[in-house]
Amino acid sequence: MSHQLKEALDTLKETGVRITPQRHAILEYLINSMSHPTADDIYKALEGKFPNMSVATVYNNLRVFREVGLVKELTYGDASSRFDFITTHHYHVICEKCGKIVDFHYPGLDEVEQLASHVTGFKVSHHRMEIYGTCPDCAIKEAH
Amino acid sequence: MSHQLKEALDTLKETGVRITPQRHAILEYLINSMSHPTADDIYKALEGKFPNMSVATVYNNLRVFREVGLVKELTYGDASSRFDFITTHHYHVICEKCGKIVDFHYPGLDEVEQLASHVTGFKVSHHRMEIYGTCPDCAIKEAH
DNA sequence: ACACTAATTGTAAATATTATAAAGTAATAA
DNA sequence: TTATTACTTTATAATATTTACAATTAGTGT
Repeated sequence: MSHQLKEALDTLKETGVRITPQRHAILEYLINSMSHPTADDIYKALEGKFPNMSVATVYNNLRVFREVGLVKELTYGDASSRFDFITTHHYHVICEKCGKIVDFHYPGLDEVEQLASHVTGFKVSHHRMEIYGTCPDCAIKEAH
Repeated sequence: MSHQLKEALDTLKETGVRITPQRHAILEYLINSMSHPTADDIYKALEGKFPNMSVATVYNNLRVFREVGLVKELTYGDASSRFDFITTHHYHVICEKCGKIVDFHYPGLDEVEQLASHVTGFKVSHHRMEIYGTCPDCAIKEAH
């Protein structure tokens, strides 16, 4: 079992969230996949292990994980939400052609948050930033 | 007629997009509303003027406007997409309690885009950033 | 005014997500 | 270990958003 998974399970215990086989599997998949799956991706990936699992279970548990702070929900206009296991502070670079998402480590934009708080009077909790463009693969395809 | 509306109509003409009464009204509403309405908001607001207008028309035209670059689509997890008439470069500060969206002017994060491009090899086209927190009104309500 | 082409309408369908109730199961303590 | 209890899962239905489609209507250039 990975260190990250162990930590995640500890977090669940501390917050009084029951550890069910489904939750265990969803977390494990999120951590190992290294991608940013949709709820349906997760559902399909675990169909083999849990033939009786309901889609609702995936959604329920992703919400639980989000509330506990283990998982971040990424929403885009066109498709369904994607879910990302939170590790270190990073942003995402998204290919507009094929939808690929690449992690991009960058120091948090604290200064922007502070200015926003000052100008608008909001009590700022966090921010979200994504960068959009064309990935190298798609750029090559386009050139042909 | 506002300057912005006139310019927007010119843009449509230049790109060969027909100017229909519905499109005129949707643009006008977007410009005047100073808010960030959902497709349904727009539909409801124009029901009086266009009793026969279809929801599909609103969606179709918002997509057209987005393709032409007049309108930006903002997507969040919980609710439906919101649409914003593009004026100057600004970001949004969003209240997590009541959903209020406030504009926040800030110089573009060009440096981040450049670094992302360098690190990931992407050809970057644009980025998106939002700041989340609690608005002053909701902060007062909470204190009571 | 005419003809051509695109837009609107109304409806249906697709998709994503949430709600609900019944059945099952993990955690806790005796 | 077992009984208890509250939380979870499941299965299904419901809701909501958005798109697709075919027939009708309406802009626009000549």
